[in-house]
Amino acid sequence: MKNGIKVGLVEDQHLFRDGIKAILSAWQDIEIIFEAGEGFSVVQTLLQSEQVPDVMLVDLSLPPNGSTPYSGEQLTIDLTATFPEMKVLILSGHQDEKFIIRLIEAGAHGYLVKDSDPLEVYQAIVTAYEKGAYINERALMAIQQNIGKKTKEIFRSDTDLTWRELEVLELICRQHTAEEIGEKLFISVKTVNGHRSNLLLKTASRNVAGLVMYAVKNGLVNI
Amino acid sequence: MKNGIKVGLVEDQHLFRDGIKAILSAWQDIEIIFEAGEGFSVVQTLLQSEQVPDVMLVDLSLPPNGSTPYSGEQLTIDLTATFPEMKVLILSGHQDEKFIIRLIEAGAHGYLVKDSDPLEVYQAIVTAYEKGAYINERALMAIQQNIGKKTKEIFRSDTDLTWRELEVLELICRQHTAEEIGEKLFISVKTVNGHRSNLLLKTASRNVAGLVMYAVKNGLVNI
DNA sequence: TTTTGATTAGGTATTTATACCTTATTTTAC
DNA sequence: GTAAAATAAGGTATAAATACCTAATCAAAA
Repeated sequence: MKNGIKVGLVEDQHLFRDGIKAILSAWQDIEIIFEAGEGFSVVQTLLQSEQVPDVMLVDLSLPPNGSTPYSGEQLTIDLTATFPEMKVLILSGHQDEKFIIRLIEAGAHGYLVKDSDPLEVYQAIVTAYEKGAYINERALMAIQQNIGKKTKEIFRSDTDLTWRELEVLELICRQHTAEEIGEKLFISVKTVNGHRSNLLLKTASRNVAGLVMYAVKNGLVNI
Repeated sequence: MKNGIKVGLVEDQHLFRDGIKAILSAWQDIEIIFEAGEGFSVVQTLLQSEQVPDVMLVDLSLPPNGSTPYSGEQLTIDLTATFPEMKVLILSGHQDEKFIIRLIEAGAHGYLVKDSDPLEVYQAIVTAYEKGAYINERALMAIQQNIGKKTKEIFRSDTDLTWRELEVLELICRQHTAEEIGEKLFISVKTVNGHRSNLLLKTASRNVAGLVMYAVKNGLVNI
């Protein structure tokens, strides 16, 4: 247990969390010293803790916890800003390659889909710790395809939608009302409706059905 | 290992699968004899196998595999029809209570969210095996709330949509309003709204966005 | 033959979406 | 440094969707 790689784990699904712990316990050079079920309090907790993980596994789709949405992306930004030595590995349920770029821009050092082989998780941890990053073949290809463009331009180039509009569109597809979207994004219902109006204009849609179809056609939402 | 409860596991996320296996291996009276990453071939495989699980853990959100969507709900229906002695426990990522009713109608013997305590999974397996069902507090509440309301209709409702409902769904996806749909199909707006209500019920959707997503997921509309 | 399910149609009420405006602040681009 | 775009927020409407009822007709299945 001594001098092993100190690993942290932020994952809302309790079972999954324990599962990963069980899997990783097979390797003596890995030691899980931190875990959390939501992202909001992680940085604060670590700042008051005497030891900080070398490698942090972060679930990309951390759900809004009560009234405070705190995504894996935001946690990645905050973690890498606060602990520059820490390596952040993203665990993603959906393998939408577009997210990889966003997460890497946010500071992530690696990207794993949850459907990965357990061995790959171990390898990712060790590689990220020793070499500073773990990029597998799939992630590499996604990066290569989008190289040269900057993150936000990726979205704008093939969709013409802004960042905020994409966020709203995603939530519309997930069946949320304008009011709920406003609560999730901390903006007024009026603003949400403004974004939706722009979405309808830009996508040449008549209503939500058109928006959802557009999102699906352009791969902007995970089916 | 002998005379333990034979457990099967159908879960597309490899890590999660191995995690559950690792967790359940702590109990000697449980033996995992079957696992699969998708649902489509499960029944066929089991029919050709010499031993069949007593309890099967099924991921509710099995993704469409290639061109053949095969949900956890459908797998539950097929499993309980083919192996009447088998107990099916649903693992659900989202705790949408509406699904509980549908899954129970499909033949499930228990419903667990993935955010459950590991101990609860073990207890659910044993209880389902010994007593035939495992209903926890949350599931019970969901059932109680819906009983007497639309429950009967939900129970009666097939996952399958009728021909007319499919026509309406198609036109909804094409951005038509209820009034337009009525004109196209030569029926009253009221009738269209009736069909849409049934569609919302059958697909467990909140609004058109959910209907469109359902249609896309199940290949009911050309993207 | 009885029953069930599909389709049709209506009422009433509420909620949500959509259209069309204006304005201010901040970010980004040139 | 200025211009343009993105973001936020508001008002005032109407249109559409959704919820929750009932009920008639017809065809198919039991």
